[in-house]
Amino acid sequence: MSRLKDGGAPQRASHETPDYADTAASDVALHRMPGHHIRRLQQVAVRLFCESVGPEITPVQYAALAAIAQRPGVGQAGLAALIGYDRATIGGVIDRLEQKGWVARGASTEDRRINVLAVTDDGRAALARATPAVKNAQERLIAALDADERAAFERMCLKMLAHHLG
Amino acid sequence: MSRLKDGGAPQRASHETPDYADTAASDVALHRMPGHHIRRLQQVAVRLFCESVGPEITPVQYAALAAIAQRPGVGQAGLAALIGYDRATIGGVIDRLEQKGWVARGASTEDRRINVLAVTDDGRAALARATPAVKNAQERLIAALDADERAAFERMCLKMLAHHLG
DNA sequence: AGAATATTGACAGCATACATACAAAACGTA
DNA sequence: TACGTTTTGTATGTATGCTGTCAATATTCT
Repeated sequence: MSRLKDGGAPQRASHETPDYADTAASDVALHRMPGHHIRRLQQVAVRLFCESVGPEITPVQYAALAAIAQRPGVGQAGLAALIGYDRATIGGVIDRLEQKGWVARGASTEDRRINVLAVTDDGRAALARATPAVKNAQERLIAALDADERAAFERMCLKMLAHHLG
Repeated sequence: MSRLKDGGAPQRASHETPDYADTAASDVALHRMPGHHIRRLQQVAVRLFCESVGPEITPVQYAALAAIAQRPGVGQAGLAALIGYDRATIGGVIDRLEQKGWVARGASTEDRRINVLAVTDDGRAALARATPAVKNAQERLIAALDADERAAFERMCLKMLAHHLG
């Protein structure tokens, strides 16, 4: 599920002529691209989650389980919109949650297209069991930032998300 | 490759008793978790990339191509460490770049385990073709932030990454 | 009502990601 | 030099993520 492995050092510092001479490919500096930073942070976040929580539940499964617990009766498409996942992806996630006995699919009496989702007692137990570790992982993720920076980081994330998803 | 689809509105605001009453599952607020924000930003970044660049090349393939162009002769493991990917994943990425004729695998004379990687002329052309669109996507990603915020955001990202990746 | 349209979930297919295990090759040390 | 350890690329299996398509069902418009 994780286990860290990636992280290692760039293993290379010499190379007096760093290829930066030629122009075309040289200014393709990944290290300056915010998208690159975000991707690596996402990797770190997943790794911390798996370290803290263990192999019992994945980040996506946790998000789905928590969302269903808060909005019992939601359908798969509604759930996908709620936590920002793809409708096609959610199907498989729910499959696995159902196999574990944590989520139950039911038929809606109002709309026969909808799979009404609900968390089982076992699911609630798993959620309660995992939540402290999840919070710990979140805490460790931003451990390097002080209180002001944490607030600023969250504010900027929300600002960007509102700009793009709003 | 993308096409935006996710983003949509949460489509639900009523529900007078928001289930927030019970405690166990209620304080599982995804919207307050930095990991959640980062994941959604990563989704946005990928979507913007695909919109700007088109289906010809994926974000991972672009990163790999750019890294090989800057460090010709690197092996797959070195490339993985360079851009923060898994060794097992890189194999498939290189497979697809090789199929497109953008990257060539060669045998190393020094270490017979290593697949020496190099960008072909077609690969260099593809890289040059994609790069302006990639930069545009990066620009759009942080469009909601002013100059100060952009600098602060990059600084905090690097601070967290340095903390976790050493 | 009837037709055009939209939504929901299932499915197929492609491209990441990562753990694990393996064989070949290189490296370190006794 | 022989041997144990590491490293490299590959293969397998699981889990995301997304596109595109499809059938069934709702909704809306005429």
